[in-house]
Amino acid sequence: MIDITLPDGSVRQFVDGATGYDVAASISEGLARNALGVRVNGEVRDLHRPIEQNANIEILTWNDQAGKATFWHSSAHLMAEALEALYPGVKLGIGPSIENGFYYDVDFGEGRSISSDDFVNVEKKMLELAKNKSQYVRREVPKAEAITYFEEKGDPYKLDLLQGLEDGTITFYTQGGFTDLCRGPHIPDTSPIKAVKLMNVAGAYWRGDEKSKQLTRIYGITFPKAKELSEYLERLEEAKRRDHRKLGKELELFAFSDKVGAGLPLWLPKGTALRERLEQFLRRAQVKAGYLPVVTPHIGSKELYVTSGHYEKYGADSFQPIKTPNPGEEFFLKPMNCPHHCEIYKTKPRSYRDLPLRLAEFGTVYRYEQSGELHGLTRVRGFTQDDAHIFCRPDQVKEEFLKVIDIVLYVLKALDFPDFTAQISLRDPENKTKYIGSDENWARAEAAIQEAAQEKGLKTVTELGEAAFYGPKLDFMVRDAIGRKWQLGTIQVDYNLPERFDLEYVASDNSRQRPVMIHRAPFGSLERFVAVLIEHCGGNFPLWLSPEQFAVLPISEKYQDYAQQVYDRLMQAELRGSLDSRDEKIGRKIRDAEMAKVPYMLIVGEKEQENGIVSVRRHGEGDMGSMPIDAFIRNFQDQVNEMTQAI
RNA sequence: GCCGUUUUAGCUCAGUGGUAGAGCACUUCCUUGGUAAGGAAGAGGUCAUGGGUUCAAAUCCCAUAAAUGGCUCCA
Repeated sequence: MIDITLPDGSVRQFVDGATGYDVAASISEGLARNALGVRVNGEVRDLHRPIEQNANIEILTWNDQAGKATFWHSSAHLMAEALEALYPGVKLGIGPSIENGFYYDVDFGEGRSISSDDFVNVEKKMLELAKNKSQYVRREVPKAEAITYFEEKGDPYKLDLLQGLEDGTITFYTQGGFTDLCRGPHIPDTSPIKAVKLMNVAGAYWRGDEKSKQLTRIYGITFPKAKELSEYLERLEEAKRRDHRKLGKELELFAFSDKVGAGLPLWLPKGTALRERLEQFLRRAQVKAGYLPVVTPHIGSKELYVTSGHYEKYGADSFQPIKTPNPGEEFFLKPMNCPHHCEIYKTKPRSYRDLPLRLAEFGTVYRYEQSGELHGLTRVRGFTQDDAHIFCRPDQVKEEFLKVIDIVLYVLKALDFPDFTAQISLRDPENKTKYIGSDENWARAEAAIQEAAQEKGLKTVTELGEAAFYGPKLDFMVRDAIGRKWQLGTIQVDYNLPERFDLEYVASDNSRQRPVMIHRAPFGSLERFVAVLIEHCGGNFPLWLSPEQFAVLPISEKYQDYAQQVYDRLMQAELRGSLDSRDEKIGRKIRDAEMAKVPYMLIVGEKEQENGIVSVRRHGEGDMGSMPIDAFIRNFQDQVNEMTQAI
């Protein structure tokens, strides 16, 4: 008999050789029916593989990430079987599960290919095969036999993979008429695969090596229920609708021009209104938190970057130096603001009493991203960081972290990102030599970050070995309205630059000490943040940020003068908006304003003019009734104040 | 950077080896209206750029540029 420990801690006894299925069946019939695999002492295995000894067991279903991965990996095999049936002689590479679905790398042979038009046939074949309820059968195979099998089959990629495998560890999985070299695990049989969708094809090199042959990678996803597939596709559609590149164009926020250059965004008037509002918002919060705004140039001399160490790092793969008529003189576009700020620190002797010194700048930097890396506003070649550098004493690190966390939390609250986690990146304790800075300072800073995060009650994950060579960091990851994760704000400790720039302060005992530098950017960059914000709110920005907060819509030309008065009054009150004086019917003006996602539409006609009121319509909600202009303004300002109130 | 796909009017997109198309937007006129599209007329394009094939290229071929999906998630 063996003892099986379940996740709730209870222990049950089973006969030797019992399987995960037996365990599931002993719990409930439903669980046995839905089980896809089993985790045995942390290792995911086939449900029907015998368990040899006492173990901790967790039954995996569709609700577990590991269960999904097993399901999708098995689906990749099913797709391979379908491809072999439809394209005889196709050569198979690898076919793993991925975050959403699976892929298989295949070689169709000379002159043959697949396009998305062929997907329907493959999907049909997969569903047909799945209905056979073929079992996924695991078999341990001696290496020699495995080699013979694939030599006969003529599959060079599998043979290549076998090269790297130890005899005795090789397993085959067979379902229906298809056998694959595979470590597993797999679901019991093909029948749960009820819905199939092939997503796209892409080229991929064998083993990711550019010099190897290019294979065709086919991506797909499967589900146990047709409804789940349609929900998944609906989510993809929703993401497409919210795509910041599409909304940015439709709402006239930003644009790109080939003449200006790839990855260099042009901020249009409405996008600029949004961006300046964000800047202003953070600027105010920072002034309250004791930051000192500074401004530095967009370029710096070669010497600056030799000192900072960026010169070595940003070589031939980056923007090239700017030359001057003066031989030998070279300038670089700044890839970050830190070196300039270090030079500001050095403009005069600093006392321990001056610290912390917090220098803030919305600094525009330029980095030459590879052309394939560019993506809308999230990955660009010129962008503006909401940067600041805090120069402080080692004993002040924790307090400064607490204060920065406050700012980040303020930003996340005002912009309605309730769901976020903080990632603490520490040194690799096994390999302390690759980091710069004293052991004592590292220990102190790491403790400071952890304590600060804990005191603020942040939901944290700690990653060892993820710290930069120059210091530990804290990154904020947010989850947006449709469940996607983004990395935004970052706080990093830096021991490197103070060293390189030989920064000092005079301590109370008149000794010279090295300050610690903290880099921090609550938004990350304005470009990236705006992109995430657009997708988060689907273009319906919080009222205080909206580039166009209201539109005055006169019913006809007769009320043009009154409409103008209303508009002027709102502009005086520092609301942003427009007056639609086109010769169109009111229905049309409302439709256009709704499409432009304008939060408030103010309709004015005969009765509004007579009574000095406005009829208010809220975007997406409809008619809110009428009220005096000043009442509307008060109401509006109350809403804005509530949203941007300090926490 | 590498591989695939794409590039036609301001936008979204049809189209074909033989005179360039639609809807929306824009301009003008009619219409003066009450909570998501009133009507008519008009203007607008070297079909991304540069080469080549052809009697003829926006269409076929090559190169370049940009956009886009991949190139990491190990049988």
